[in-house]
Amino acid sequence: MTTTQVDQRVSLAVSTVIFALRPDPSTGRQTLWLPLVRRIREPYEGKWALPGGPLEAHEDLAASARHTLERTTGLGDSYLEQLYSFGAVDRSPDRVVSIVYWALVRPDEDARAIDGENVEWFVADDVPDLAFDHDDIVRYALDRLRAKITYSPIAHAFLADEFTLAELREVHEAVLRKSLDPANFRRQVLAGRTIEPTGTCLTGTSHRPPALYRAAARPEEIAR
Amino acid sequence: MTTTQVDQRVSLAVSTVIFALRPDPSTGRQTLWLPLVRRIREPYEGKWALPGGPLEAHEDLAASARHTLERTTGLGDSYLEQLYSFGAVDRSPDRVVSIVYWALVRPDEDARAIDGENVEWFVADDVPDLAFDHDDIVRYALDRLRAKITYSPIAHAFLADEFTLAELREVHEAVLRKSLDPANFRRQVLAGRTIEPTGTCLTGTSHRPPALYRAAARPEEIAR
DNA sequence: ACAAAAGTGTTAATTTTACACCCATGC
DNA sequence: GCATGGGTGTAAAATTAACACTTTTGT
Repeated sequence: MTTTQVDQRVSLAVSTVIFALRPDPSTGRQTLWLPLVRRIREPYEGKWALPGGPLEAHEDLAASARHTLERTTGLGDSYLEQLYSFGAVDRSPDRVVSIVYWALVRPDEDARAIDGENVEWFVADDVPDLAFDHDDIVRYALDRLRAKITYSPIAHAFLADEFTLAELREVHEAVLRKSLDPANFRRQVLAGRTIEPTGTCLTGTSHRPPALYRAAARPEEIAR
Repeated sequence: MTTTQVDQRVSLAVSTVIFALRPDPSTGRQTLWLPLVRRIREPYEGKWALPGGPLEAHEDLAASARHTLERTTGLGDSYLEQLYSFGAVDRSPDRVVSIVYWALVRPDEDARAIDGENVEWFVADDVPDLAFDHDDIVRYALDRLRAKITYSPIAHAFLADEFTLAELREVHEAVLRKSLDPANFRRQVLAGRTIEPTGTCLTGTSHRPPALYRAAARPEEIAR
């Protein structure tokens, strides 16, 4: 990220698309947001870019993504998954290959988020013109997230340990930007065996208390 | 691949899992094979490893994978797709991050393959103990290929420009290691609109001549 | 004529979708 | 009681799966 290559070396950076669900300012409904960092040096000085940094020799790829998450939002405990690696020769004036992760931030974590230097959050589907090929990366991340949520239990990553089916459905609706039939959603999710009831209900609602669930024991983590 | 790191730099390699379909020596049915390269220096001297090499400053990631394909098999024109990047600190004595591609080789290409130095082909489900974390990588590639063939038209990549539905089905059967109902397979594939008839038939068979198909115009390439 | 694979038809089983309706709580 | 979502039931529609049967070639 800070590299100015003199010789013919390729340098390696890890960037992270940090997704959190927050209300849309216009509709008020939940949508995907992500934090960007304003560049304070060339190239693309003044433009917004994905948070990231060079891979340090002593850290794993996911650890690097986690450090970026911490530096950008102050948060530590979020779901991380490798997305893709971008390495076109002309994607940057110097030669940088970026390995991109996404982080899915839970609301309880998100509430504690503290923006780092030059950090600002944007609605994910409405980001400004970004530095490098980061527009492509954000688009790709959104496509992949929307595809993956339909066949994988990643939606849990946007929720606290215990949650109601309505909350889980709201995550799906926010990511997919369409409403889902509550009755059918319930049956499909339960048939998938990815969640299990805690045995308790959420009280204090102005209606029938919904049952609480947690992620099932063996999530059987399958990368896309 | 040849790197001996003095300082704390991370080096970057691109490896390629080259898949081709060839007859299983015991059953005679088509299965997945891949070429491995015997290491001629430490670490893991004498062990088999995936073909690959350091990323050169002037080449894109896919171009590097293509060079490896050429160096290993003499072949040029095959479907390439990025699989995953492996970067655990302890995966190698020096610090190497490997971006792994797969190449799917068509039979007409495979027939022209010429093995490079220290190259030998193995049945993909029965490879020997490999160097580094390459066992994990091969397992991961097999899992991903078997998952992806069920929802994506990658099977075409194992066939020449024109092919019969039986040939396409044989690719699926070889990859998934189970037989599929010809009638239902036909309907599912045709409903998917991923192939279109050429209008001609294959002659010279000892039975009714099957229609020939080609990949449909817009494959709408969606990376998993 | 016969074998062998191409290709079509048909039906049962399963999954998806749409929507009606009862349940449990706060006010 | 009434409003509000939670949760269940049910039937039509669409998809998948199993398998019988007809077609077209080479021998």
